[in-house]
Amino acid sequence: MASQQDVAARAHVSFMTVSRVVNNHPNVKKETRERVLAAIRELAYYPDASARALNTRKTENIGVIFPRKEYVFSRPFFIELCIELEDSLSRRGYHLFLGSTRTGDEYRDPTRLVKERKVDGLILIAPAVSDPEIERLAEANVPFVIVHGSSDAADCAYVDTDNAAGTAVILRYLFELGHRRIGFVCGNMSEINARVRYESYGSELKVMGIPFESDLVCTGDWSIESGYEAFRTLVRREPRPTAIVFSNDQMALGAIRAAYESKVRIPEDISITGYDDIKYAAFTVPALTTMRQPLDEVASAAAELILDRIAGGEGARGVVLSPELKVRSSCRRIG
Amino acid sequence: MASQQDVAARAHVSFMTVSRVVNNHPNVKKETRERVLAAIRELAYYPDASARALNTRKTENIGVIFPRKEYVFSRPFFIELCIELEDSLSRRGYHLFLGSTRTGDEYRDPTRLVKERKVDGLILIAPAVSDPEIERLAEANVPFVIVHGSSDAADCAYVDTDNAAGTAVILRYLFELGHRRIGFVCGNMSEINARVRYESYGSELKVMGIPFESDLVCTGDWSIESGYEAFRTLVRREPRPTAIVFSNDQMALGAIRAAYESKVRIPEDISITGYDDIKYAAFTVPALTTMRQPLDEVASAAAELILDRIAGGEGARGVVLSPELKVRSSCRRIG
DNA sequence: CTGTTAGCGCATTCAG
DNA sequence: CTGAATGCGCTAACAG
Repeated sequence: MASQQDVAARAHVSFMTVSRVVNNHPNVKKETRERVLAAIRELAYYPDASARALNTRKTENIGVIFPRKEYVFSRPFFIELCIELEDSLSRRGYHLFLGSTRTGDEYRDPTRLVKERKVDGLILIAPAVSDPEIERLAEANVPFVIVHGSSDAADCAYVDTDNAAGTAVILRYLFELGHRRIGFVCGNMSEINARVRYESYGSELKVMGIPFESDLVCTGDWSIESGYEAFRTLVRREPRPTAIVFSNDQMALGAIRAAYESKVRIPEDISITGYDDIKYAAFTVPALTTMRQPLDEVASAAAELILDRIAGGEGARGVVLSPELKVRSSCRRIG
Repeated sequence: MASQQDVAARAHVSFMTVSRVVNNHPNVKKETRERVLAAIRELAYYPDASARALNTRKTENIGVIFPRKEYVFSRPFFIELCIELEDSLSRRGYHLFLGSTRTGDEYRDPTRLVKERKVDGLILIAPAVSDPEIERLAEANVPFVIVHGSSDAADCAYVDTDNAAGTAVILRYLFELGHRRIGFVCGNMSEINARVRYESYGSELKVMGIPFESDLVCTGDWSIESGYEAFRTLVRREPRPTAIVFSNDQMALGAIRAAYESKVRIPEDISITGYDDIKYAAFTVPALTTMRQPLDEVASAAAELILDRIAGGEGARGVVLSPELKVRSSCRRIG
C-alpha cells in the first residue's frame, strides 16, 4: 500500500505537494500536478481515510439510525427511504453507516457513533417521540436530523411530510364518496406520525360533522399482522363501518387478507385506504388507494439538512413536504 | 472532547495506562484500573476511532454492497438480509457501511472503500456473475464474501442456499400434484441464482420425463412488473400451462395481480409458486406457496466468513444452506 | 508555487 | 505492573 511519501519520492516532490494535488489545492504548477497524478496512478495510491479524518476531524460518514430491527421488517417504506438517502449522500461524497437501535446495548448507542468519530452526524428515522436519546444528542451538540418524526425536546432539525393534511385529504375523499361511518387504525403510538394521523382523524371528523366513536378505532403497530387483526375487529362493529382508514399500507395489506378470509369484499362491502404508497400498493387486489410520500424529496432534503448542520449551519429547522392522494380501486361511492 | 491525555492527567497515570484500560489489557493493577475508569466516566471520554484505526489498520467496519439502487426496490428480500447482517455484525462490535453500486461512478467503487481503509472487508449481495469488480477485489487481496451468488473467478468465499435443490423441490411438488405443463419465469439472468434456478427447472423436467418447451419460459428481472408481464404472456399459451414457477416472490405478486385482471383464478385455473418467502407471502390472496430461505442463518454465516477472512483465515470457502418448502394456497391438485 | 515543521489520538515497541 | 519514546498517514500553518 503506497503512501503519500512513496508518491512524493516517485514524483520527486515533497509529500506536501502530493497532499495538495490530492485535495485539489489551486497552488500547484500544472506540470508538477501531472507528474504527481502520474505517480499516484502508477503506485495505485489511495489516501487513507483514517489519517485524514484524524486531522480534519471529518469522516464524511453519516449514520442512519432505524428503530429496532423487528420493526424494520414491517416498514419497507423506511428501507426505501434509506436507499434514497444513500443515493443522495453518496453523490456528495458521503458514506452511510447503517444502524438500528437495540435498547440497552452499548454497542448500538448512536451517540457513541459520533463521540468515537465514526460519523459526522446522524439521521434518525422515525424515533419514538419521547426517545431520551434525542435529548442526549441535542445536549451533546451532535449534528442530527430526524426524518419522519420530531421530538418533545423542541428545536431539532427534521424532515417530514404533512401528516395531518394527508390524513385530512383521505377523510375528505371518503366523505365525498358518501362515507359517514369511517374506522381508523393507528400505527405505533410512540411515534409522532402515528399520533398526528390519529389526531387529524379526530379533528377532521369534527369538521365533517361526524361524531367520534372510539369503537371505530384500533391501535396497530404498522405491521401486516396488526392490520389483519384490526380489520377483523372493526368489521364486526354494528353497524359496520363503510370505510376504514389505515395509517400505513402494510396494515392495509393485512386488511385485504382478513377481508378475503371473512368473505367481505373490498370495495363492494367496505372501502379501505393506506398511507405511504409503497411499491406494492399498485399491485394489490384491489389496488390500494393511498397517500404518496415523496421519498426522494424527503431524502434529499434530509441530506441537505444534515450536511448543513455538520457545517455548523443553522439554516432551515424543519422541512415539511406534501403527500399526494393516489386514487386506485379500494374505495367506492356509496349511499 | 477529552483525549487519553486528559484522562491520564486526571487519573495521575501515563496515557499508556489509559490505553491499556481501554483495550482491556490484563497488566493493570485493579485499583489503577478503577481510577482510570472513573476518570473516563467523569470526562466522558470516548476513544477516537480514526486514531485507533490509523494504528491498528483495522476499522471494524464492513461494507455491504448492493446491486444498483433501482434493483433494491424490487428485492425486499435483500433488505431483510441486510438488516440481519447488521444485527449479526453489530453483536461482534462491527459497524456496517451501506453502499450500492452505480456503474462508472468512482465514488461508489467498492474497492475504493477498502483501499481508503474505510472498511476492513466487503459483503457483496447478489453480484452479477461476470462482474469485473469481483476479480479486481480478489486480485487486490481484499477480504470479501459473496452472499447469494458466486463468481466465475473461482475461489471466493460465499454463502448461499441450495437453489438447484430448492427449485427441484418445487417442481417435484407440482409434479406430485399432477401438473405436467409447468411454466417458468426467470429472474435477472446476469445473476448466478437466476441461472441456477432456471437450469434446475430444465434438468428436473427431464428427470420427471416432461419435455422442455421454450414457449413456457419467460425471463423477468425479479420485479413485480416483470412478473406481471410474464404471467400475461404465459397464460395465453395454448394449451395453457397448469402451473407457473416464479423465480422469486415479487414476480409471483405481479402474477397475482395479472391473474385478477385477466379473470384467471389462482389456484383454480392455474397454480403458481414463488421463491424467498418474503414477509408478505403469507398474506397474499391466495397465500403463496414458496421456498423459505433462512435469512438469519445466511446472515450469520456471512458474518462469520467475512470476519474469518479479515483475520486472514482460510476457513470454509463456501456455505450452502437448505431452503424449505412452505406450502400455502397457491397450488392445487389436478388431473 | 513548494517545502518544513508540527501535531491529530492512539498503540506498539521496549525499558524500567 | 507502568512509563517513555516512536510513528501510523495525513493536513495546517507557516516559511521560503
